[in-house]
Amino acid sequence: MDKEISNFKICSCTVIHEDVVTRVRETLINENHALSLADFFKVFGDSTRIKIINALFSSEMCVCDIAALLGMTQSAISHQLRTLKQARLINSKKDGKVVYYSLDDEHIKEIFNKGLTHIKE
Amino acid sequence: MDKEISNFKICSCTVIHEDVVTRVRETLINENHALSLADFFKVFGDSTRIKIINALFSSEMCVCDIAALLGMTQSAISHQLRTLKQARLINSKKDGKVVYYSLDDEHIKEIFNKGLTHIKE
DNA sequence: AGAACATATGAACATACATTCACATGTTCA
DNA sequence: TGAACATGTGAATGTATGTTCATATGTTCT
Repeated sequence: MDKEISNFKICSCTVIHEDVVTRVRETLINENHALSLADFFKVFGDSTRIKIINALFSSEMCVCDIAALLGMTQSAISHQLRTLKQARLINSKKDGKVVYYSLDDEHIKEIFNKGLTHIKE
Repeated sequence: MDKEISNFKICSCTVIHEDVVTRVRETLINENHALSLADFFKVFGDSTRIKIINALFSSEMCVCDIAALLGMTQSAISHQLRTLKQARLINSKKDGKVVYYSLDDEHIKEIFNKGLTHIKE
């Protein structure tokens, strides 16, 4: 509602530092990139997926192994692996009935470890 | 239900690689760390917070400035800043009525940029 | 003190999402 | 071919969460 009144009242408050806002706006990430990036980090935002990612640091594994390791159902793990794969965090390779999952790249490990450093400090 | 039957049937499927599971279990992240880490990344998992973090790369800003910059209400921004602060991603400093928010450390920038690299590849 | 204003916050609401359940798919092996 | 089994998946459900709205708090200035 306030938005319609003037350019100087966008929300309930006045823009205090117009020069700063103008300058920052030029370097601001665009909407699509912000959404993609949020979606990417969202994948790390669940403890089950964190454990799966961490487990795959040590070895590639099949769905049953991961389910057993984490004490969860095959279905729950399968759903999460799908999420991880869609975000290109993991790869899969099929061998008969069994599907082996592994980390996509070292990149993921770096992000994981930087997060770990932050929470431990 | 299957869990009660035997150690070899934890979910609906049999553990295929018992040696792998046993070995990986030893290096597995513990429950509390997994939860903390997930909570930490969860904070990056929203496009509004992504934009706020990105904006603070350029300059510290007050709540009104950020609200104006992103075209959102002061209340919505204030709620998100609280989330960011609780996760220790940002700091605040008060100057009269105005509260200035800034990034906590360069660390956050690194994680952000690594994520950006991933989605752009 | 009282008006103006920047910020914080609690409740409500709508939406997103993790897990479960039931079942489908696809492969192996007898 | 049919039984056994690893995996995938859609619907349902409970819970988490982002935004809005109304209002509270705290500071400045007259």
